[in-house]
Amino acid sequence: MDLLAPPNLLPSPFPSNPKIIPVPKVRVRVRFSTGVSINRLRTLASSKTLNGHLTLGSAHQDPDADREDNQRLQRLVRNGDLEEGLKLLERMAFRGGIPDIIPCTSLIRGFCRAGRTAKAARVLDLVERSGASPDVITFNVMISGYCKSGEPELALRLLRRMSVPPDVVTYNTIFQCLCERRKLDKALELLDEMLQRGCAPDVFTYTILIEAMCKDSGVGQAMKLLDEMHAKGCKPDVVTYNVIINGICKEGRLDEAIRFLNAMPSYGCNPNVISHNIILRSMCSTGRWMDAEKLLADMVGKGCAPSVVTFNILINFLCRKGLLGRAMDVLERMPEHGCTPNSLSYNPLLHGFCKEKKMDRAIECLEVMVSRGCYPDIVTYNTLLTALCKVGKVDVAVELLSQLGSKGCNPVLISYNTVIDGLSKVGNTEKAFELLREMKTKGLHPDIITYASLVAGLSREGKVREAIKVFHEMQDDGIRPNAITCNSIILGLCKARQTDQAIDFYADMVSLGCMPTESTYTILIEGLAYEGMSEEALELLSELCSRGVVKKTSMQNVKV
DNA sequence: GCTGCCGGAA
Repeated sequence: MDLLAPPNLLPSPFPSNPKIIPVPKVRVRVRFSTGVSINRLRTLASSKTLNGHLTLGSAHQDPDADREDNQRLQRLVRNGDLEEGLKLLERMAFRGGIPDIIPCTSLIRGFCRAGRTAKAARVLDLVERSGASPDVITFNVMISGYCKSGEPELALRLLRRMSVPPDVVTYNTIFQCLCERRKLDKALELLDEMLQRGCAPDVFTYTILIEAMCKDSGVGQAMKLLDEMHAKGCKPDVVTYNVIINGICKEGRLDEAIRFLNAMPSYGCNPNVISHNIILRSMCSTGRWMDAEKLLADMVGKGCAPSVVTFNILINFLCRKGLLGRAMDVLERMPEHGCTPNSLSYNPLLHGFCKEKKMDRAIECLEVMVSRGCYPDIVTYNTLLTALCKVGKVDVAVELLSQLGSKGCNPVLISYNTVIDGLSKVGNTEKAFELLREMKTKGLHPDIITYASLVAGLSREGKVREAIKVFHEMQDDGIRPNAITCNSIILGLCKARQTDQAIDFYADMVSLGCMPTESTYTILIEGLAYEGMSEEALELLSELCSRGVVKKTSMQNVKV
């Protein structure tokens, strides 16, 4: 019995008095090969095999205590009391109890859903050590958790060390994760491995891969996968075909997509509402209104009921075209088709009114949606915030922003960016910085847009030094500057008649790998002219024009 | 216990 020797080297993970000594944070893994756990060893220890050489502290089996603890564990997990569940599991493992795998899997799922994958992994570890046997669902839940929290490498590592064979769901979860991260090549390698291990891909597998193939290599390549799918005896379903229709549309071949849609029944698969919605969206975005309306009629005629999304697609594009009246008509006709408008139905209308600066109509729209029981969401509020700032009611926007939390809708990055930009534009950078601090305390990380607004605001107020300071803070925050931000500073320096420094900054900008834009040059030319260096300005202008960096027309308003 | 595919907004 090689694997059991030498027993005296095995550290006991169980202290002799569990009541006093806490569970050690780091335990030596006592696993010799897959499936040999501490409890297995314990069982062996109590049998003749080991002749009593192995002592595992006070640990011994206690089925009654296990039953009781498992029932408690199940209750805790059901009540969502994850931390208490974990504590109980630790105590159980400690006294050598064997937990039920079902509540443990739920506990893992709970931690994963909360984004606490490290805790979930701790649960899995305890389960494996205790001698309970995690099944494929347990591993799939953990792998899915890793994938959702953006840890595909941990998912792959777990796949490699699973003590039960992975199934098609295991692989599909990882395929999805890899494809989302544009690692199609890795996914295809894994497909080979999957086939070699004798695990048969299913319709999910191929649909995931076909979708990624459409995005990465085009529909042409994806069609080859569809052929392979057929060859493997796996029948595509409506989702598979929808993915392909979407791919064809994205490549701008709408008519071909329509032919594909019409051919679907001959492939033994009827298109569903999503198939139609994909085509409808494509028709709308290419301005084919007549076709879109005809398709809606076709759907209804074919007995394919339109969904809220169908109407929302129409409303969205009507609003973009400024046809708010027609959009309202569509909205009002939704109930006839058994559809209740949601926030995505109202938001484009609200946005349309805001864009036309018809704030009263926008507010009216908001009131209608609320009176019909449709709660405004963060997009609704962001739309209003944008509009308020635009019409100069920044103070009202600030007030609304501060009330969002109490309206059950927490502000997001865009909400803060909108108001910070509004404040910066009216010269109230002080309040803007206050909001910057506030958003940070809420765990929202400012992005390039946040900083661009602040830098531009300071520059405009003539506080170029402060603007440059913020510019550096932004870089310390790990955010790469963009041309817009640099241009604001260059403009600020030029206005302060510090054109030489503006030129230095321009050089820094280039060395930072930030590509100057046409504005960068027009600002510099204007700056030179402003400082009375008309000749240099004209020289630079003609140089840049001959290089094609600056168009003559864009300098017409510049007084040189 | 029950994991993994498609369509809509600022």
